Amino acid sequence: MSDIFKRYLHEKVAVTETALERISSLSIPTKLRRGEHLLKEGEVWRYRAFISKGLLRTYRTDDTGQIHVLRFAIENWWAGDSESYFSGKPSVCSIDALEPSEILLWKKDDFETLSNEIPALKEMRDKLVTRNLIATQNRLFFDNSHTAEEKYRNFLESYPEIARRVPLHMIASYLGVTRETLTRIRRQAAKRR
Amino acid sequence: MSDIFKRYLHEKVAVTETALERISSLSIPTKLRRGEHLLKEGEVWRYRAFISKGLLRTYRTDDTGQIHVLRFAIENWWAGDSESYFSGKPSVCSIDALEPSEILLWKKDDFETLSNEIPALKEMRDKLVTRNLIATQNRLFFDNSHTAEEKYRNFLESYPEIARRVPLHMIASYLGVTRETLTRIRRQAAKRR
DNA sequence: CGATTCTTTGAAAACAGTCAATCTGTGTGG
DNA sequence: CCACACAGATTGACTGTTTTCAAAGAATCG
Repeated sequence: MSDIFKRYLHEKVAVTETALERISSLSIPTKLRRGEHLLKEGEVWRYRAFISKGLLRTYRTDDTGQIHVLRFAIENWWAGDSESYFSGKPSVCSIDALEPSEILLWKKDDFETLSNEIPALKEMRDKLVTRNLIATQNRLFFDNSHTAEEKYRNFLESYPEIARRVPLHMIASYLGVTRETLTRIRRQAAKRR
Repeated sequence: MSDIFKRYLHEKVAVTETALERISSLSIPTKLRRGEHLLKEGEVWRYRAFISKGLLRTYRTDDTGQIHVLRFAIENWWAGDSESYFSGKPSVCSIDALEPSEILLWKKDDFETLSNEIPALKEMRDKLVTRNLIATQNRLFFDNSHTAEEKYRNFLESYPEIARRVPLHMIASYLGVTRETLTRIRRQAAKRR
C-alpha cells in the first residue's frame, strides 16, 4: 500500500505503526486517468483525498461558461472541496486529473472515526484547515496588491514543480489573466535579462 | 456585561447560562478609540476578540509602504490575525478601530481552557475556522473572475452596513482598485439608472 | 471655524482584454 | 514514414479599462 502516504504522515505527526495500519485499512485506493474527474460540479463531496501520485486541478465555471482554475495539487497534497464537505451541499467546483493520478480516499464518516481514535490524525486534520486558511488569506492579499507579472514570478518560485507540469493557459487562468497576457509577460521578462 | 455577546453565543450554539457566565468571567472588556490599534504589525496576536460595538479594519502594508485593507469587522464578528495566532509568529497585519469600539478579549490559553470545558464553545471555535476558510476561498474566486464594478456591487449587497460606515477609499483598497477608479465606477453606475 | 480627511475630476500613460491568424509540437491512423 | 488533426503557445492590431499625477471641491471632526 501507498508508502508515499505513510512517509507523509510520519513526517507530519507522531503516529504509531499500528495506527497507520488502521488508517490505511479504511482507505480506498483510486486511480484516475488523464482528464478523468474526481468531483463534478453539483455532486456532494464526502471524502478526504490524498494524492500519492499525479496532478489534480480544482476549477469553477462562471455564469458565462468560462473556467477558472482555483488551485493545483500534486503528490503529498490533499484535494477536495471544503465547502461542500463541511456544508453537505452540492459542490460548485470540479476536480479533474491533469496527469494519470493515484489517490487515497476515505469516506467522511470513516475519517471522523479515525480522527477520534487517533489523536495525531485529528491534530493533522485540524492543522490542515488552519494552514489552508492562512495560505488562502495570504494569496488573497498577494493577488490584491501585486501586478500580474509579480504574481506569475511568485507562482514560479512557490511552485516550480507545478509550473513545469501544467500548460501555460491554465496557469494564466489560475493567476486571473488571459493566456495572451501571460505570454506577453513572459516575453517582457525574457527580454529584460 | 456584554449582552450582545450573550445573545450572539445563544444564537450560534446551545450553551447553558452557567457556561456563559463562566466564559464571560474570563473575558477582558476593552474600549478602543477611533484610530486606536488592537494589533500592530510585528506584535504577536495572542487573543480571541469579539466585537460588541464598533468597526475594525485589518490591513497590511506592502514593500512600497502602501496600505491594503484585508477586511472589515463590525458588531457580532470576531477580529484578529489567525496566522500569528496559530503560528505564534509576529503578525504582518495591523488592526485598528474606524469607530469607537468595544471589544471582548480572551487570552489564547483561557479560551482553550474554556473550549475544553465547554463543548459548545469548541464547536463554535471550529466552525469559525471552517466558515472563515470557505468565505476566503469564495472571495478569492470572486475577485479572480469579476470586474471591479461587479466586485463593488457585490460588496454593497453583501455588506450594506459596512459600506455605509466606511470611507470610500478604504473600500477601494479592500477591492484592490484605486480610489479614483472606484469614484468612476460609481459615476458610471449612477448614470445608467 | 479651521484643519484635516475624503471625494471627485481631467488628461495622459500603462496595462490587460478581445479577436483573428499563425506557429509549434505531439500523437494517430493510413 | 508521412499527412493530418489537435492542443497549446505566440503575435499583431485594436479596444477598453485602470493607474498615475495634479488639482480642486466637499464633508467632517474637534
